[in-house]
Amino acid sequence: MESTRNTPQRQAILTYLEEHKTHPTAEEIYTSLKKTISTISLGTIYRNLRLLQDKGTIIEFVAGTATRFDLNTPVHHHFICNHCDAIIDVHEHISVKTPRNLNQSTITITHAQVTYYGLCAVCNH
Amino acid sequence: MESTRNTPQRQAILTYLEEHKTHPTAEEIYTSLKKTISTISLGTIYRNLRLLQDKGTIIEFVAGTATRFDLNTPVHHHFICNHCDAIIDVHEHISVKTPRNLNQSTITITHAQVTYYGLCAVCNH
DNA sequence: ATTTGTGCAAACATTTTGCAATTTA
DNA sequence: TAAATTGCAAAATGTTTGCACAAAT
Repeated sequence: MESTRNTPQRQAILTYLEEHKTHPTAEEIYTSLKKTISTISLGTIYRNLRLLQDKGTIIEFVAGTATRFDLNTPVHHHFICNHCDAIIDVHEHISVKTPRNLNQSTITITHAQVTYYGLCAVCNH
Repeated sequence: MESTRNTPQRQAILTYLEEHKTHPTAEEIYTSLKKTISTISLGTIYRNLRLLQDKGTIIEFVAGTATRFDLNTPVHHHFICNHCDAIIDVHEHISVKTPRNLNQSTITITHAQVTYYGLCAVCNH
């Protein structure tokens, strides 16, 4: 792949992620976009999500059992509710020390990602 | 399910996880156990892995594309190689502050899990 | 024109499940 | 002997891919 094009489908996926900070699944994106682009296919969703990932535009992560997608805003963290899998973004900078067993010249750490677990406001009763 | 039993299959899975700290996949466990328990089925592996998870005996996590399992030793962290998906355990205690947007009386944080990303010694050339 | 991207359907990989038979407590 | 568990096979899920056609550069 030499260059990439900006197709309506690809643009729609990006716009969707910009307007929905809910970390949607591929299926959720598909269902929603199908309302306006009725011919869009799930294969196209997956292909574009992968392409956008490879470009670094979006990130993929796993919460509970589902694979979810998010715009790749600079490194951020997540809170995941143990009970309902709700996700809350953490954009605050979290510093984590390098543990002794990774502190070797042969290992390069590019970044660290923190996932907090607990009960969200709704489930915390 | 009222009580749980200790079947040879279930015990073998646990023993396998105790003796192999390699975070195996369900398939890897299956392939290995089949050598000694030739009739064991993949369904049984999955059923037991889920049961052991529900009991809190083991944990499941995703590294790269594969779902992996590990004995639930007290909270620990992982290093995942961006290139080969190798996993290194971090048992050292890592303290992480509570970010402002989660610091509410309505949210309970039970624990935080850090995943380091980078290049392992083998891929770091 | 050439390359990239799409829709569709089939293929795949992984995980779950129904059921009859078996095992454990 | 009653409930839990197994093996097997089929089904369900989630994701990828081949191909012919369409769109963009």
